[in-house]
Amino acid sequence: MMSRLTNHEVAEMFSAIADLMEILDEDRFRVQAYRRASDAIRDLLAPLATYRDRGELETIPGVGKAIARKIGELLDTGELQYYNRLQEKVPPGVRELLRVPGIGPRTAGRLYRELGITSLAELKRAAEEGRLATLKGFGTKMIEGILQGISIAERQERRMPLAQALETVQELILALRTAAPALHQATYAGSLRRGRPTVGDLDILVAADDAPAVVRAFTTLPLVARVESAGDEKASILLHNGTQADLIAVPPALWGSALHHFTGSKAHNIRFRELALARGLSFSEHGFRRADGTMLTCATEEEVYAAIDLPWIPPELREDEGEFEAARAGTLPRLVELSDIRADLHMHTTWSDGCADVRTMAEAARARGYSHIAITDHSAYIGLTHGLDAERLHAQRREIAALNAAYAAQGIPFRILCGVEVDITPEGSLALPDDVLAELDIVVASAHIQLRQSSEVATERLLRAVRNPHVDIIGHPVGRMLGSREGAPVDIDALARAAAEHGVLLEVNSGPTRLDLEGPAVRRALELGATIAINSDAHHPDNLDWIRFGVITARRGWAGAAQVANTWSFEALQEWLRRR
DNA sequence: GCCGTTTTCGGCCCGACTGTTTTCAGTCG
Repeated sequence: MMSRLTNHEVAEMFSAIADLMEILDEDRFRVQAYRRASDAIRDLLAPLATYRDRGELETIPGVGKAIARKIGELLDTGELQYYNRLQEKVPPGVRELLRVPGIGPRTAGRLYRELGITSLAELKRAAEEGRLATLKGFGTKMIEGILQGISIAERQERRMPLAQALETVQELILALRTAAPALHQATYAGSLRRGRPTVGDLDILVAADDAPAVVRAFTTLPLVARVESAGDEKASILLHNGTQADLIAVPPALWGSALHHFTGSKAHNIRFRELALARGLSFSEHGFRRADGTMLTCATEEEVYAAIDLPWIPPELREDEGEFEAARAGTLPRLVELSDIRADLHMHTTWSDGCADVRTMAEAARARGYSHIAITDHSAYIGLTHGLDAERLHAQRREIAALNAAYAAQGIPFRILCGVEVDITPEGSLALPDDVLAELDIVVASAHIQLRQSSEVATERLLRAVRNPHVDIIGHPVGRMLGSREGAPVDIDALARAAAEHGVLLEVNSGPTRLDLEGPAVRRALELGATIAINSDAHHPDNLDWIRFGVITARRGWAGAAQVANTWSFEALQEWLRRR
């Protein structure tokens, strides 16, 4: 039987294998190998079947002969004998125990072997009935910790969107600055600094002369619900909403090495330390230890990279996905920055489902220093509120023309493009006729309904839109909603090639729950010659600030300013649109 | 199990914090 396993499901299975092997106390390097392969597979853009068909499975980093063979077995049969045998030795529920903070593979293995525990519920009962105390090494504190950990695991903590994490962490840092004024520096690190679409916990780094005092101030903030752990330089706490936040306090002289260490990613750090070791330097958050035992400390990240003769690498690129090679070759891109953005090409007004009128949105954009915007209200289409038909589009166009005339009369260099966000039907046609689209300055085409299509159908749907000569931008191409909806399984390579050929821009939608396209897809699209547009999709003037999240996402895709249409002048954009 | 700017064999990143220990293993990031 041919299986329809997704990359994510295969990655999950290898991750489970690693967990089960670890519970069985098998060789930790073999465990690590399965983890690495799992991570690599999870980040792939193309389906594993494509790699297999091209005989390229072993080009995936971390995948060698043995794992390639297992992937093949999974794709062919939907099953993996090796995994089945592991499951016979360890019931799947035992793996659930790993979700409890403080319980790792060794402990989970003992709980199963010595008490026969195979689920969170059984673990809870055993703790309450006092059976855990019969195990050697299980004191009262340990059991108390496990009981608290179970309730955390049961609450099924969710990853937080980037936008919410940034807001929370800034609040925390402000509170800490107030409570512990003697801070030299304070910032966030971890996956948040790398700009991941969602983050699991918050990492805060501070530089201070009296680290223990800062840690004490942190653990006693009113925002703190519970202290998980606290030492002289580190602490881990839970906020009232269940979010975990970790603090690291270091002397100012160690700021650079500590910031690098706690920014990650894990893969980037491991690779970095290997490169350092090759030069006889052992690297940690405290700096470089030379062979003779002396230390080289770094107050900045630039010094950290310079120690192994590399230029500073932007946090968004730190995934060990080629950034070391690019840094060594001197080909790191100058990434797009928020200050490069001159325009927002996708926003809504009260003409459809927005909160503000055209003038208010325009003024909000002007206040952000933009030179031009596109008003792109929804087209009339089933289920969409107040969509515009040809007649209302004409009326809106007159309003926008009047506004542009008024700006011109006042000598204000600001232009409003008249556009639309037209729906792409499930078959790939557009919800407005071509002659209507032809009259507009700019057309965003987006799919909103029936996103659960096969890869072939979903891709062809977008390709048809790309081939329409009036379409300028494909809006939120895969249509994912973080935490609630997977995106459509669009073939990014095919979309990017077509977009490059037809001069259609691919959107990085900045909505905090979209971030679509996301980083790796942006990178692939740019490699294939496509150009992107970073848009807010604002429905409220304040939403224009979302563009910040889109910029971060584009940076994760290695985007330089020139590859982002929003950084172009009005004239340059006009030229691009004319040439289409 | 993977991998090669010393290696196709012999390595595989580093340290803080905790609990229960009388010196350390397990967990975590």
